[in-house]
Amino acid sequence: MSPNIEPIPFGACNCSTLRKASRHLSQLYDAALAPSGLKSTQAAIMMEVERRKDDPPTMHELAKALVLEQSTVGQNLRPLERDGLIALKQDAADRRRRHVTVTEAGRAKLAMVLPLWAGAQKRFEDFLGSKEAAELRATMLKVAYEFSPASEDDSG
Amino acid sequence: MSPNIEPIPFGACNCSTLRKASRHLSQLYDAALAPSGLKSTQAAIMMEVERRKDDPPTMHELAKALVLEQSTVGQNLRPLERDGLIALKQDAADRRRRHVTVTEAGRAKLAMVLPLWAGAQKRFEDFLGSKEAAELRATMLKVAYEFSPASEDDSG
DNA sequence: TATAAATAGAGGGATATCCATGTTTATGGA
DNA sequence: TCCATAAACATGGATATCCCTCTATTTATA
Repeated sequence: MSPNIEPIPFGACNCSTLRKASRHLSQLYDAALAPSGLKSTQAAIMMEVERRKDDPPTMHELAKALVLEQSTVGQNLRPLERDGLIALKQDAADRRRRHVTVTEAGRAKLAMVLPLWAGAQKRFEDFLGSKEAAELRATMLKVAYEFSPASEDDSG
Repeated sequence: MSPNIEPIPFGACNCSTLRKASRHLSQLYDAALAPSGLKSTQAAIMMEVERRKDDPPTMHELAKALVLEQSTVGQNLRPLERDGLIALKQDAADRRRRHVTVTEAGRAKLAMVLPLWAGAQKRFEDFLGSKEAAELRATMLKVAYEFSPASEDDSG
């Protein structure tokens, strides 16, 4: 007898559903950015770094901001550094830290990315509606930064 | 002169925001499923296959359902097949096609996954609210299956 | 029937992402 | 000062995911 898996509401899995949408949207944004040579994740990293250029973040800080593991940030920065789009500078006071900055070439690349990104962004909001998109982002940010079940469910 | 990237509403990027939430939620579901040895993506694949056991899907059909590229499905099935959780059977009529099924071992694994998944699902809905979660899934499905900008924006 | 076009998958190569572990550097206490 | 601890990052190994190209097979067409 195989365990008879009853009709399971797995179609209602919040995680799988979110991932499906994330994959699809990423494909479309990636396609839009393709002429620039950057992928959506790379653009997101560089935009975040550029935004903070007055106080260049460490890899750890970048990881927090991007909701990525520190090791993932390290991995993701590699091709960007290899291509000369970002630079890493050791902190003078704390030699463990490395601050990330966008290079001149990186800024030029971002200038190329911007209109492509804006186009994808517009097409998405034409589809979903600007108001709905804003609400969606608010929910996503809440999920990304505020959801941590451990705090309430570690008693047993 | 470096191009001076003006304050860009990139913080409002729908794609990046969705990915952040997707990463975070995936980490939490993965952590919940860890005792089973399956990751959330693997569970999603197996659940979809098991759900369709009366008419086992081909890899192409599976890709459509999961919003994945065909090549990705192939990659993702590999460890599951290696571990004996799913099986691939060539179609008798069309020898190009391969139908995917869950094995006995796979069903046993799913039985182990279910309560773990249900726990993660509950914790998320306790956080966001069941109603809000349902709305979110509806939006995600709409984005995943209905958004395709090419149809309206290929005139130039 | 012979062949062109389309379809299903496989394979290679790249980035994205995690976890677990190791290394270096700082920090705090005896 | 010396050592234990903690923090920041690097490394290795695995899966996830895409794109592009290739092969095998089927279907449509001349």
